[in-house]
This record gives sequence, C-alpha cells and structure tokens, in this order.
Amino acid sequence: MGSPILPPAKDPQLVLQRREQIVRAATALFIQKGYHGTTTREIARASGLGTGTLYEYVTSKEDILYLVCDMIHTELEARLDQVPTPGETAANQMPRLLEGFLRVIDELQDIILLMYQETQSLPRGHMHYVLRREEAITERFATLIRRGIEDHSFTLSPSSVTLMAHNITVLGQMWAFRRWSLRHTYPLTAFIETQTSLIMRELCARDEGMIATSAQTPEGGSIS
Amino acid sequence: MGSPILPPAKDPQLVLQRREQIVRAATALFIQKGYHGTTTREIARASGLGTGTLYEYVTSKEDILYLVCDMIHTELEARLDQVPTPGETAANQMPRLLEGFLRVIDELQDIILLMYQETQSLPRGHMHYVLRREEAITERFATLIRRGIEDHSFTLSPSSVTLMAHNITVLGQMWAFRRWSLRHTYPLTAFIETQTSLIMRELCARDEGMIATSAQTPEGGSIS
Amino acid sequence: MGSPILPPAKDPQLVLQRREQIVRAATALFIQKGYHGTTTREIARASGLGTGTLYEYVTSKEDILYLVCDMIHTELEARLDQVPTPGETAANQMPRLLEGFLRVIDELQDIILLMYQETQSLPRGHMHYVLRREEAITERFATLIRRGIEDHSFTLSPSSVTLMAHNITVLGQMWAFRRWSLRHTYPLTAFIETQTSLIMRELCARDEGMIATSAQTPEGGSIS
Amino acid sequence: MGSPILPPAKDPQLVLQRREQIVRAATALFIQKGYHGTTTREIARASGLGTGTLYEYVTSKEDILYLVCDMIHTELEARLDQVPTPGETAANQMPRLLEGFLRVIDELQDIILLMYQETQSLPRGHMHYVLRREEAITERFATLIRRGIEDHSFTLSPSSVTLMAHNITVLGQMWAFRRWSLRHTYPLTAFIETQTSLIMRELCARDEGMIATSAQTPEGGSIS
DNA sequence: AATGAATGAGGATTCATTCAT
DNA sequence: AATGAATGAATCCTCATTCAT
Repeated sequence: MGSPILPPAKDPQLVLQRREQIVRAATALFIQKGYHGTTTREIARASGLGTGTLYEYVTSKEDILYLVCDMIHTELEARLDQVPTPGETAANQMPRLLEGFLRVIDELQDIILLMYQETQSLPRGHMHYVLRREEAITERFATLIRRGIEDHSFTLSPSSVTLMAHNITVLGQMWAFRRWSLRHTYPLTAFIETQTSLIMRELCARDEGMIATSAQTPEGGSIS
Repeated sequence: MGSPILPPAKDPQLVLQRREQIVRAATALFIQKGYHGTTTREIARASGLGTGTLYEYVTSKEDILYLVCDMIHTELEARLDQVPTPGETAANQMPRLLEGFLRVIDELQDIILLMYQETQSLPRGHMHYVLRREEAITERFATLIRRGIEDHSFTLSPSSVTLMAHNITVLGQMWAFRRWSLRHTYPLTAFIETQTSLIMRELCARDEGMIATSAQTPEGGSIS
Repeated sequence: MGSPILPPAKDPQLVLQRREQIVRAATALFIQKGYHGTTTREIARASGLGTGTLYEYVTSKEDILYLVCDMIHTELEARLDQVPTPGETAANQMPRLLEGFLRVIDELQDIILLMYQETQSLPRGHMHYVLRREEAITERFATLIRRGIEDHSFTLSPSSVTLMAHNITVLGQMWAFRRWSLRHTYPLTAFIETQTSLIMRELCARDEGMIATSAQTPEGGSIS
Repeated sequence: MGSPILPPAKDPQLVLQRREQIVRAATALFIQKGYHGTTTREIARASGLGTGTLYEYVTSKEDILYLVCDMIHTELEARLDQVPTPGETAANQMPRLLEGFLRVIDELQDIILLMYQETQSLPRGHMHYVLRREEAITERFATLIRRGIEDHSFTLSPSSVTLMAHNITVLGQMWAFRRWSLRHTYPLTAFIETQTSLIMRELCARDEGMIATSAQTPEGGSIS
C-alpha cells in the first residue's frame, strides 16, 4: 500500500486523487498498447492533465508502472476480501474461495495479464515489492489450507502446504495467460469446477500422503 | 518450423551461421537487459558483427526477437525429443516425461522466462506463430495422456485431457516464473516429485470421473 | 491555401511563428545544399530550435519541403498581387504584368529554381497540391488574355488562350533555369523587353488566327 | 561524349558494354524511383552485375547519374541528327526540325524529365558539363536561324538569335514538364503546329525588328 | 574479371523529462 | 498548482563503398 515513492509534498488529498486519475488512465493505455508502447504524453492527456503536471504527482514513467501494479494488487486483494466463504470447515470454504478467486481473475484478466507481462520492466527494487505482494495472494490460500489441516477437513501433508498454495495461485495465472487457448474448450464455469475438483482431491486425499512416490502404478513404476 | 522471414537471398549456409550468432548474442542480452533495454548496436557488437551487417541477416529488431523465441522453442522441443521415456504403459512413461520436461525448463529457465515475458512485444502475426508452438508442447502431453486412456493405464475422462495437458505445461511455466519464491522450500527434485505425484494421482484416479461438481460431502471433505 | 498538415494542436500563433522560422531556415539550406543534402538537424539548428522541437511543428522532413513549396507560391502570388497594372485595355496591362512577373521571378530566382527542382521529392498527394498552385499562376495570365479578347485589344483565337498562358508562365521558368546561360547576353531588362515584344505580337496579331500554318502576313504582323 | 571519369583500365570494349548495361538499368530505375530513391545495389542487380562489380566500371553513384545524363544527351542528339530537314531555305527546314525535336522529346519524355530534375544532384563540375551539352541543342537551332538570316528566309535581328534559339529549346522543356497539364487541351500534334506557327511568325516577321524597345509608339498599341 | 559480405558513418525521428511562466 | 513548450540523447535502420577471395 505505502508506495516507497514520495514526490513533492503537496495537499495529500489532491495527490491521491491525481494519482488515481493517472493510474486509471495508464492502466487502460498499458493494456491497449503495452508499457513501452505508451508515451507519458498519452498518459497525461488521458489523465486529463498537462504533460508537466504528470510529473508533479509521479517521478518517472517507471513509477507509473509501479503504481499500476500496486493498484492491481490492491484491487485484486480488495475483491478477494469480498468473496464470501461461508461454511465451517476449510473444506467447505476452499471451493468458494477458489471460485471467487478465479472469477475475480477473469474479471480483471486484462490488467492481471498486464501485470505479469510488464513487471519485468520495473527496476529491481520495485519489482521485488510487487512480487512480494503476489506472495500475499498465495499466502491467503496457504492460510486456509493450514486451517483445513487443523480442522482435519484437509489431509494434506504440512510440507506440501506452500506448494499447494502456489498451485492454486497459478491457476489464476493460467486462466489469464491461456484463456486464448482454453476458452473454446473450457468456459469459465467448467474451468472452475474441474480445477476445484482436482485441487480438492489433493487436499482431501485420504491416502498415504502427498510427497509419496506415485504409488498406484500396478507393477511399480516409480517416478524417480 | 521454417521462419517466415527470409531477407536477402544469400548463401544459406552463412545465413544460418550468422543468424545463430545473432540469436545467441541477442538471447543473452535480452535475458540480461530485456528486449527494450537492448539496442541493435549492442546485439551487433555482441554478435561480432558490424551495425549494418546485422541487417543483412535480419530485417528488424522485432525479427530478432521472433528468431529468439523460435530458437527457444526449437531448443525446447529438441531437448524434449531426447527425454528417454522407457516403459510400456503411458503411466510408466509420464513421470519420466514430466521429469525430463521440468529439468529442461530448469536448465533453460532464463530463456523460457524471457520468452514468456517478451512474446507480447512481437507483432500480432509472429506472436500467434509463437503461441502455436507453445501449444505443440501441450499437445505432447495430451497425446501421451490419450495413449494412457487407450492402454487403460489412465482413468481420466476424455473431456479432461486438454485441461490436464495444460495443467502439466503450466507446471513448467510455474517453475520458470516462481523459482525465486519456490526455490528455498522446494528444490527442483522435490518439486518434480511432488508435482508428479499429484498429476499421476489425477490421471490414475479410479473414481467416478473428473468433472464432478465440487462436493461438500459433510462427513469428510472428500469429493469421491 | 491552408496546409493539409496540422500536427499537434497548440497555440496557433506560436505554431505559425515557429513554422515560419523553420521554413525560412530550410529554404536557405535547401537552396544551398539541396533537399537531400540538408539534414533535419541542420534545419533545426538554423531555425534556432532543438532537434526535437522541430518535430513539434512539423511532421516530417517531407512536410518541411511541402511547407517550403507552399510558402514560395504564397510569396510569389503575394508579390504578383502587388504588381501594378494600370491601363484600361488588357493590351496595356499585359506588358506590366509580364514585367512584374519576370522581375519577381528574378528576385526569387533561387527559391523558384529550388521549387522546380525539388517538387518531385514530395509524396504524390502533396505534389499535386503544389502543381495545382502552379496552375494558378498560369490562370492569372489566361484571365488577362481572355479579358483582352473581350475588350478586343487581343486578337488571339480562344483555343490558344491556355497555350499562350503557359508560354508566358514558362518564360519565368526559363529565366530561372537558364539565367546562367542567358545572363551574359541578355540582362533582365533586355530579356523582359524582348520577350514582351514577342508575346504581345502573338496576342495582337491581326491576321487569320493562331493555329494556322506559319503565316507570312504580307502587311506585317506589327505589334502596334 | 568523352566522360571525364576513367575508372581502372580494362578491356575498353568490355568497359563500354558494362557501362551501357549500368546506364540502361539506372535510367529505368531513376525514372521510376528518382535518383535518391534508388540504391546502388538495385542498380547493380538490375544491371545483371554484382554489387562490387558495379564499382569496377563506375566510380560512384554520382558518376552513374552523370553517365545517365550524358547518355540522354547523346541519345537526344543522335535522334536529332536523324530528323530529316529537306528544303532549301532555313524557313522550310525549321518547321521540320521543330517537329522532329518535339517528337523526340515526346518519345523520350521520361528521361528528359529525369535529366532536368536530377541534374542538380550532380557535383558542380559534372553539372556544368551536362549544362554545356544542353547548350549544344540550343546551338543547333541558333545555327539554323543564322542560316535563315543569311538566306534571307528569316528576318530576325541578329541580336535575337540566341534568345530565339533558347525559346525554341524551352518548348521541349515545356512539353516535358507540363505534359500533365497540357495534354488534355493540346495533343502533341496540335502543340507542335501551334508553337511552330508562333515561332515561324517571329522568325519571318517582316516588320520593324524584334528587339524593338518596348514600343514607345505614342498612338496606342503600345506594350507599355 | 567478378563478387557479395562487411561496414560504420549518418539520418530521420521519438520521447522522457525539465522549467519558466 | 498547472502547464506545455523545449530539449537532446538515444534509437533503429540505410546504403554507398570497400576488399578479400
């Protein structure tokens, strides 16, 4: 939330408002033409500001990209916060969270994709900040999984919690990146159902544990 | 396979050699500084060529990016072709293929990441060509899965074949994108083993089918 | 009249001023070194502008050439407008107009020559616009000739009006192109007088008509 | 005729042949794309020569332009030499010569126009040589006019010979430059007839002389 | 004699950023 | 606080010319 960038001190109220204008305009332009394909002039114009005014509220073009990425995460998290997850056990809540997560990703697909593609254009420092925010999403799933282990509705081995959380987050990335390829075959609802089913099976499997050798091969073809 | 771009008619032998020099140099630079952060002069110099010579073998900077992406896929596929997959049933082969796939991705992680990040900078036409090559990877897994269904070593519902193939391919993307985050917790081998185990469980599950609605079975969180 | 090119919307006053600076500087450079021999940087510098500033007021180098040609015609026509042509009959006015025309051409000889030589470097569309303005000059003479036919001070066949108008305009082109050759023998005044005399003889010939075979009118096609 | 440029000494026979190939190819390209719009590579290729071979027979691109201009004049003069001019008096011959001249110009219009437009791109030295050849054409007409004065078929004042010769030559230039404007109204034949008629009237006028001072004829038909 | 590969100086154009008003 | 005019470094790409083979 707290941007590490602090341009000239002004009325903080106004700064916030102007930055929002800028980020909103920049986001639309970046989606349409990419970060490198968009000029600061265009951003200023689309923000309803003068070329110079832009730099009163932002220190550089990179800064704008940073703010955009920041905003996307903020938006993403805000929406996730509103996903209702009724039910007492984690096993009851997880499918809801997953569905909510993927629906949010679907709604924000353009900006999500943008974020994944342009993050690299950020200077190292900012990039890490953005990546850390990405981890916050993963942590949400990790937390729920851990709760599920505690309430015994999940049977997952604790050592796999992080990986499962990543696997789940990646589903969002997957839907954003591969919609062009998946859409025809799997509409959003089918995608959600199927993936939820798969994930739930992992989480609730009653068998011998996850990081086991792939045990079901009749004659014994281990993976290693 | 053949690049759609073939600038001036010259000794094809030399063209190939020079292009390889260029692609090799460009790849390294793109990884280090990104596509937009690299100048054509740098590429020329790093290729051991003069500024102008570069353009004897390439029509534009975008063309270089295209060739780089093309080369990455060619390299990727060539390596996949060499993954040994002994065993009679698909169920025996799949773990081998998966391990080989992820190891190759790990070796090529820099350029794989590069490709995912910079594909968007390609002009539409070329972008689609690159994306189609991406689908070829997915198709490899799809084919093996279908064979497994035929030889009854997999129990997957046919309607889920494509999705599972995507899920597998995404594991590669995941490893490339998230290594910075996963590495500490999961070294490559652990990642491979765990993910293989998960995938195999999906493929060989003996239960009623994959596209089940997410089941909140009260008594035990299991969906089966 | 209005240039079809109007790049960024700015203070029109300033645009006009800057463009004039540019056109003035470019004209001098083009005369000295030719269009292709002049660089945009030179033009910018000579205009007292930065390299980039140039492009705030002009869209391309070709655009500059267009503006130069446009300016030349505007200048030419403005000067022609100021040529006093007293006298009641067209026959009285024509020699004055001719003299004024040729004197203007002589004064502007460098830029006139420039225009004739570089017009071809313009893109098709603009070229036609320039050529149409050239025809406007011819039309001035055609109009006067027609008036002379009406007031009976000229005896020219109507079918020859256009040709005679062209013949007159060409005298200007001739003086611009051939001054290096004609100068020694015919100073401007002599050139004007002689050519005027010839032209007037055509216009006032009392004989049988112009598109006849060369007629040796017995009594003598005198001018008076 | 004698090019002042003499590249590496080789079999003179071959040099001539190769140069002709080059000039022929270059002429076509220059007409189509202009001098500056044509590359030496294109010229070489169109000449059926290698890029380097071109420079065995030519010292620079400018040299090619020079050779092209030279060839055009040679061609022009050769064709003029073949214009039949029967008749005993110059007055009989002139219309024939004029017609032949204009017909040749019409046939060669593309290259004539080319020559007028690109001469300026030549370095000073070569330019003057080309211009001097232009004067040779004018001199042909001057010679005939002088003969006409001698044989009393022309009544032109000797001081006007040069100017009349220029006026005639300019008719060719005019037809080349203004065909786009004149064509509709005056087909070639009409143009020739009318202009011949005008010229002949000047040459044969029996009146008081051509370089009459701008008519101070007090009574009226004055040009002033 | 013929070649085409190699070259780098040079050119048009863009754009993030500044700063005087 | 707001602006937009000004800037020049930086970039991609071209092309006349050379030279080893």
